[in-house]
Amino acid sequence: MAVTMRDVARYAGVSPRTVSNVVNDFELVSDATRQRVRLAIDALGYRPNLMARSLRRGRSGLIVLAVPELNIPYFSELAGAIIDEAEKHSYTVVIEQTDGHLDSERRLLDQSDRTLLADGLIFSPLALSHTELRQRSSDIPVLLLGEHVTDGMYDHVGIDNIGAARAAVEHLLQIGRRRIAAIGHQFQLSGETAQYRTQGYRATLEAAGRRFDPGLLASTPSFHRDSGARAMAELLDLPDPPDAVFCYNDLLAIGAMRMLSQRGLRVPEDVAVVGFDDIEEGRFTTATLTTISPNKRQIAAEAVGQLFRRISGDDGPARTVEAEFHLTVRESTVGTPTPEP
Amino acid sequence: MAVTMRDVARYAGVSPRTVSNVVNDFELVSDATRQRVRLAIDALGYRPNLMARSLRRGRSGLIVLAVPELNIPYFSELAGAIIDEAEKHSYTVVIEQTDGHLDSERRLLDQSDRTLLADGLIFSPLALSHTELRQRSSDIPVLLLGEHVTDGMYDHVGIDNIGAARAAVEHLLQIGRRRIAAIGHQFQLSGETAQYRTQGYRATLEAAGRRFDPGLLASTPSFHRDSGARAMAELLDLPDPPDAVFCYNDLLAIGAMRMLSQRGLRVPEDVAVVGFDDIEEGRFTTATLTTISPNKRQIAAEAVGQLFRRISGDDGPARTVEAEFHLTVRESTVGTPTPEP
DNA sequence: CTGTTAGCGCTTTCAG
DNA sequence: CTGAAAGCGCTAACAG
Repeated sequence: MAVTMRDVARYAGVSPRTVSNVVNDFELVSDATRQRVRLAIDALGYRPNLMARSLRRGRSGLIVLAVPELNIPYFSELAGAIIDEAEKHSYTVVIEQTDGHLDSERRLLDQSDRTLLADGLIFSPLALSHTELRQRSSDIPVLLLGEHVTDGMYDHVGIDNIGAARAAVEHLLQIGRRRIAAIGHQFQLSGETAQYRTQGYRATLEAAGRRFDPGLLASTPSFHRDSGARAMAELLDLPDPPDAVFCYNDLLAIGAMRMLSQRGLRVPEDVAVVGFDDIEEGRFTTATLTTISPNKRQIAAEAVGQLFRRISGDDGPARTVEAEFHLTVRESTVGTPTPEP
Repeated sequence: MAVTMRDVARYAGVSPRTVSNVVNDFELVSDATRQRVRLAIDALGYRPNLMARSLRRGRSGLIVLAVPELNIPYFSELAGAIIDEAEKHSYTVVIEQTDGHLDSERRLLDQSDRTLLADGLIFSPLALSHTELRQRSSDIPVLLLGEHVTDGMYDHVGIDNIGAARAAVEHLLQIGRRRIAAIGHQFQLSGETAQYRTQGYRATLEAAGRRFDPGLLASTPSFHRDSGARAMAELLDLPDPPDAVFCYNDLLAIGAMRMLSQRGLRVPEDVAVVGFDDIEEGRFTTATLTTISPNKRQIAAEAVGQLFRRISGDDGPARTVEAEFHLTVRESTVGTPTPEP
């Protein structure tokens, strides 16, 4: 079987206690002893048993990151950043995909198998309603990503969605667009993020003295590319189609641009497009994508940092952090400055 | 503190043994007792301590999936599939990003912190050489994804890269292309996958009676979009530029298409493009992307299945599984059949 | 069908 | 600075 601490202790002629001290870098060991123990460890090829350690310490060193889907680039990029960030705290990340299903999301807070091992949960809920979120309580610290729906029950990291939507729409107004549509509104109660973006969209139009036209607000069943394409098609079929569209994420925008090119329309000349998330993909679309760029590294760092603080025992009131964002202007709104020869 | 099995036992008036039986669905418990224990569990809100269970059982229920980067869509799509597949075996996946760094890859086989907890490792090495891979030996079962470089030392799931490259190039020949370039060759010894694709590319050209022109073989430092764009630019600057290009993954192809459109060239009229991986993104590029489509669900299922077999004690000789693939033909080689109005 | 009991490998209190 | 010993919560012989 595996070589244990006891084996090392015997081999080095010390007690397990001392081996533990060496392994965990406790300073109160004489250099001579430390040397001897190190040698024994190498000689025997000892590796600490993390399960035993976890059991004893009462912590697993694992956190769960629950997102809708890993193949939504925003989430895979964020997950990558969170994994890196967690590593800085010596934490390991387990990813759980909810597919936006209510059941999966419920199970997470119920301490299902997956979360049973974990010391904490970073959760980006999609289907779970406001109220339900508030009713349930998890044994481990939970940090919410996305909208601040929680009245001080959970720690939370998000961005100012209203402000971000405003930045997007103002940009479209600035470049002289007259009929600005939006793609990505959700009907479900749970889609708080979308609600806020719609709110920002509408408010900005009205502040600019434009009439809000409900016909230009396209709801989508998902945040995937195909939904964006379908929604764009519908908008183009209107008697008076838009000359600009603000999409609630980059995937929708990419689907919309695909549909525009299929219909033989040019971006941005015929229709300008703004996305949201700033995924890598948007830098290589045929018209590169103007988009709202949330600071993902900051989101990751704050999320892990906050959660870590809780795991370490902080018991203060729930905190909300708003991460930074900015508008990244690319070809899909302003065209190619100097077309290459 | 947390409520333990002992507490439940006391409450229900049975022994811990019986509680354990109930929790683990061992059939040899009378219905009456089972009922009583269930009630006790609910009443006390008992949750099994997975760390204790793991320690006792000698298994953590965790496997590590090590990939270069999660924001390479091929890997995030594959990771999603592997997570789903692992769940079927009640296994949880921890993702480790190597960034293709040699050190990170070495640490994985050395049983670093991250793999110390795990029962097995699914590993997609990038930098680690053939020989080094063979020298190191991990305590836990390891399954390799990618190229079959291992002479029976590791289980392995891959696809027939030579055959796949042939399918891609033959398609380009079939549609009448004369100067077919390739993007994605790697110089490093470790890039076995690229080597095989180059081999298939070259052999297919020669079998068709074409001369292999080394000038049309573009090496890239990475498999990212920007590398594809740069390589395409160089090919276009040749005195006699290609009229088709086979890219070793979809990201390179997308970068290449971006460069083509920047240079005012049309896909596929001026240059036809074939990719590799069939990531979602390729279905929404301005010319949708013709690509080699490996069966990712199959790869995930085989990888998890094989590894699970090993974890369960199978000690037979190493196996290699070749997953299926097919060529998915889209606009980037054959254009739009019937352009929408 | 159920109870008793030992022990997985580690950390940590308490002595010395 | 180091040793002895208890015990984290669970499972699985073994016994009945």
